[in-house]
Amino acid sequence: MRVENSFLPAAGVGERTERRLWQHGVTHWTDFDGDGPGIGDATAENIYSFIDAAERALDAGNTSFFADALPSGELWRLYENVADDVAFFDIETTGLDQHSSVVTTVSVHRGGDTTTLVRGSDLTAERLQALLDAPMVASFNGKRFDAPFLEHHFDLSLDSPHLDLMYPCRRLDLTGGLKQVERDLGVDRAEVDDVDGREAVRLWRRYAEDNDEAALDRLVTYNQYDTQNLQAILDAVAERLHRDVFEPHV
DNA sequence: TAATTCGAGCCAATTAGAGG
DNA sequence: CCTCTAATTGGCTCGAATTA
Repeated sequence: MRVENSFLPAAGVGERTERRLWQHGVTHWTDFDGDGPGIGDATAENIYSFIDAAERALDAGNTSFFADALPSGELWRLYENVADDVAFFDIETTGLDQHSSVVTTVSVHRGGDTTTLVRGSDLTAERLQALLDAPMVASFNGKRFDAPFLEHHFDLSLDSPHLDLMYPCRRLDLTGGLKQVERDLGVDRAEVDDVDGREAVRLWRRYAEDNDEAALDRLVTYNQYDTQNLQAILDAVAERLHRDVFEPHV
């Protein structure tokens, strides 16, 4: 589904009312004609003014409008609208605590290309800002880990709508961390499947302390797989949520 | 028009769960 | 290890829609 199927942001419309609209054939903004089950004059006006503002925001590419208007758990509805320019990102660090650890690599998978910035060479606030200034960014647990970590260490303003895949996954009973979710969804990770977060810390140390270029290559490859798999996960999750939330009612 | 039902929206407290 | 976002639950209020 796309954001144009959503009526939830209109005042007076909650999940129940939206579902009833869908069941009565009003599945898209253009289908709304001013009435419906449980829709009186006041709510109809609210829906019209939402649609008006939403259409302008969509034309202008103002994705923040929808991030603010939708309940945070429903931001996935915006994915199809911007799928070809979502910035999937993942960072590697020397540890979990942002005060005692530093960022080692950052990978961003966007528009089919994967870019990795490496500490000590091209990892700068400017490069990060350019890569992450997207209609939407996506991560796994990045709202609590990656984004605050980056903002603590770099002079950045990350204000693109941020879809943290951990929460939609949990909603679908997909838990146990990124690797487990990949296994459950059948997302392939043939290479570097013996690397995990802790191993990433060791790989960086071998590169930084012993000049082990092969260790860095391995770390970068691992980091890139993570971001590419985020896209595979979001594709699967968006499809499942579409089937659960939208399909049964149209 | 009056009475009644419905549901949105808010608040507070609680908890699960993930990252390197 | 450490930390904190967001989902959840339950209660409550009030505006709005429906019914008589």
